[in-house]
Amino acid sequence: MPELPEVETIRQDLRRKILKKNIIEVEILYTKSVAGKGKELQKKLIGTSIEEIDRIGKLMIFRFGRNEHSMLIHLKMTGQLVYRIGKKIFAGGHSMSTLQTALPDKHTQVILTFADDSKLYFNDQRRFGYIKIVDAPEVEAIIAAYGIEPLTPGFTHEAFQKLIGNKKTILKAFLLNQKFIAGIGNIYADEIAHSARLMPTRRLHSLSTKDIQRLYDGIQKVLAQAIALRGTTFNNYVDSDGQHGNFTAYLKVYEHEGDLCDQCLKSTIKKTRVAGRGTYFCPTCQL
DNA sequence: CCTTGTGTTCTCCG
DNA sequence: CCGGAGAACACAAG
Repeated sequence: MPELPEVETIRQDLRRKILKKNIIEVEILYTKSVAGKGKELQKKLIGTSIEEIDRIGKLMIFRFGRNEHSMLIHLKMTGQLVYRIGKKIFAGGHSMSTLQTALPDKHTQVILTFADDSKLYFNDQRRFGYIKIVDAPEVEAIIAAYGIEPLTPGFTHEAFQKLIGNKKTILKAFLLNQKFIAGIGNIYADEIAHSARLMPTRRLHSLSTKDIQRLYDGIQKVLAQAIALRGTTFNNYVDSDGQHGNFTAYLKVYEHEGDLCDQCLKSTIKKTRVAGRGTYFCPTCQL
C-alpha cells in the first residue's frame, strides 16, 4: 500500500526524471483508471510538460506551466508509476533490460510517452487508483480538505496538541483519518502506535502529556525513517525504477503476527481488528 | 469473504 | 430538532 513514504519516494524520483519533458502521447488502456473523459486527459497533456510534482497525503499533484489545471494521481492500494527510458536513448545498452520486467504488462492502465521516447507506466493490479484532471480551484479545495502534513515545519508539537484537542476518537482511527494528519495508512498507523508504545484502541482523551509526546515523536520518526529507506514493500509497491522499498525489514508489528516483539522481547505480536482494519500490536509494550 | 483508502451515510449526544 | 463528532457502511476488483 503506497502511503506517505512511498508516494514521497516516487514524487522525488519522478521530479528528477520527467520534469519539463514534452508529452507526446497518452495511451489509455483501461478507461476507468481515468476520471472523466479520456479525450480531455489527452487534450490537456499532449504538447505540454510537467513543471512540478507536489504531494498532499497519498495524492500526487502534477503541475503544468500555466497553472490552470493539474493532474492528480492516486495509487490507492496497488498503483505503481514506473518510468522507463526509451529504446532510442537506451541504444547501446544491453544487459539491463533483461533485469526489468517487460512493460506494458496486463496491469498497465495508462502510458505517458515523452519526446525522448521515455515512458511513464501507470500500473494498477486492483484498478482502484485513478488519474484525474482538475482545475486550479478544485486542487486548492482538495488540498484544503487534508489535515496537516506530518513532516513539514507546520507540524509542531503545539499544532499536534491542538489537533488532538478534546477528541475522544480511537487512536488508530485518528491516525488513519486524512482530515487530521495527511498520508498515514494502515501499515504506518500500526508502526507509529508501536513506536509510541500506545495501544491502537486507546481513546485520544485518555492520553497523557507524555503519551502525546511519544506519539508526536513516533509519527515523525517512523515516517522519516521509512522515506530514508524508500518505503515499504509488502504486496506490490515499487518505486519509479520498479525497485522495492527497504523499510519492510524494519517493520516491528505489521504482518508480524506471532513473532517475538523485538522491543520488549516478552510478547509475540497479536492481530485484531480496530476501526475496521487489520491491526497488529504488542500487548506488553503497548499500553 | 478477504484486503485498504476513501467517500458517504447513519447514529448518537448535548 | 439541529450540529457536530464519531462510527459504521459502501464501494472499488481480484
